[in-house]
Amino acid sequence: MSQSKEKTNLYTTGEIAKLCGVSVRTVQYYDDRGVLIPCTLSEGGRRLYSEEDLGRMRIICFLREVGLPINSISALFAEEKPESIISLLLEEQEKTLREELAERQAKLELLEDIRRELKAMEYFSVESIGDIAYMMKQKNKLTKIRWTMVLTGIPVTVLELGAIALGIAFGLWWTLAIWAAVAVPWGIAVSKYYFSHVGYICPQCHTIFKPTIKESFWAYHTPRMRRLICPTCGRKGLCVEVYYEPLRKENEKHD
Amino acid sequence: MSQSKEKTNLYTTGEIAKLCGVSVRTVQYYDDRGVLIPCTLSEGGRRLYSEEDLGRMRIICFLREVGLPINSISALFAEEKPESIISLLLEEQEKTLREELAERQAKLELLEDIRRELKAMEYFSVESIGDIAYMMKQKNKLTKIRWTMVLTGIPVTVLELGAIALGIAFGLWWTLAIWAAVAVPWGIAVSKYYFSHVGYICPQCHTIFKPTIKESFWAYHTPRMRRLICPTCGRKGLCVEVYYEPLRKENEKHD
DNA sequence: TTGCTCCTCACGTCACGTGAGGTGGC
DNA sequence: TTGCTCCTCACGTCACGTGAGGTGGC
Repeated sequence: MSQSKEKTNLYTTGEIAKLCGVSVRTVQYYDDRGVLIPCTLSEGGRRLYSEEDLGRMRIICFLREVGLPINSISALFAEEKPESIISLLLEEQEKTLREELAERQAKLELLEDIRRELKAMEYFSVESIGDIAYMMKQKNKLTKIRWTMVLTGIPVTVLELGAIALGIAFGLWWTLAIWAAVAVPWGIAVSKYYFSHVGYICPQCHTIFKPTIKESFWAYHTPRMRRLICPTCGRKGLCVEVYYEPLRKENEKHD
Repeated sequence: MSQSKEKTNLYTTGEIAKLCGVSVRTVQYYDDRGVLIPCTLSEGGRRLYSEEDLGRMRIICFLREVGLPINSISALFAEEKPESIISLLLEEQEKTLREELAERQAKLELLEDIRRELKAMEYFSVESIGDIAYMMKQKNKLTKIRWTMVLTGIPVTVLELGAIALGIAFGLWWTLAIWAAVAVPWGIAVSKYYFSHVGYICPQCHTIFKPTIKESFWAYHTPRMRRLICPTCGRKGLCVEVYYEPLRKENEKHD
């Protein structure tokens, strides 16, 4: 954009740089890349820019501020009808920026999860990061298994409530016996299923192990952890529960 | 993280890569950078990784996922007490990510402003980008000037309302004469001030010009534009109003 | 003549991707 | 023996920053 009062004087590299808030090197680089070639050179080979060049530089700097790559800017100026593609370029750039935003956002959330987990640990080492990584990755699977348990539990609970209701209302307490006949095998089956799909991470030696069902069943636990003895290092203490697939054949490759 | 059932077998580069979801080249690169050096080499010079190496690789990959640079990861492992600096590293990384987010956000907003302005233009060229850039940069200054006008107008308006009130209540209509005696010079002063601080961008030749006050004052206008004749190219039409400093001496440098 | 500006190489950045040309291992 | 994997260079990426060593221009 020229200022109407200005004469058609020439600018040096440094002047252009200062006027546009960039380094001299940047101005030189734009010449190398061919986006902004000075209209003249001095006798000594110094770059001289016209008013028009300054306007173009201002446009380039503005487009660079929104993150448009130099190639795109060059392409824009190279076009006979720049107006036709400018909207497309800007639209693409907007998409790119949104993707980059989403990416950082995801990283940030992951980072916050890690920091939260680390804070929650009574003691941790670098290997704990590996444990956390494993936990995060298998989190969905674990949640799924827990939901499966809850859902299969619903009919059993309904049966129980029905039996109690019949007992209270009509004294038909034998219905509770039916409930028990269903509930006990269900409980055993569900426990087997559950414990065959989970493992525990030892916070000391960082191995994942599968205790026996008996051991698991009676151990003190919270929703996320269980007090167990690690078979590898012998440590007894709270271990985080994670999804861990049923044992496979020895020679089978894990993906 | 090792799996307790696994024997201490060795992994090849490709296996490590597959298990961690990265390329072979990445595994090799981590060796070059010294973050993950294979525990042994085969007779033929191929990299062989232990179970422990795999665990370390998993940690590295997880930390890379949150964007930690390899230098930081190296530093982390090099520390005798990694736990002491891990929280700091993660905190720093969180800051970095937040900064990057803010940066993209700013670019995105700028981009949306450009696209909105371009859409609003009845016809545009590449140079219109320069006009928009100028508008955006001077937007704050223009807003400030407009507010200044509004604020100095308040006492005048109060005076007017007071005069009218006195006129209605007590028939003291001469107070309106006092108001007029203040309001007219105020209007002239304010107009002068205002028009000396704004300019208009010609959408055809992209120069900024300052019309005479008389010309400006009576021209058709909207809150953002005014119908004027460009002194450079002679075009008559709506021109966007922008902040434009009062004329300075010819030899004075503009920053 | 003295500062200051500007010039041209040319390397460095960051985490790999992508060949090229050659070999190990089942 | 044949595929397949893996090896080591080594260049390319992106927009400059940062010297080095030399010169133009007031």
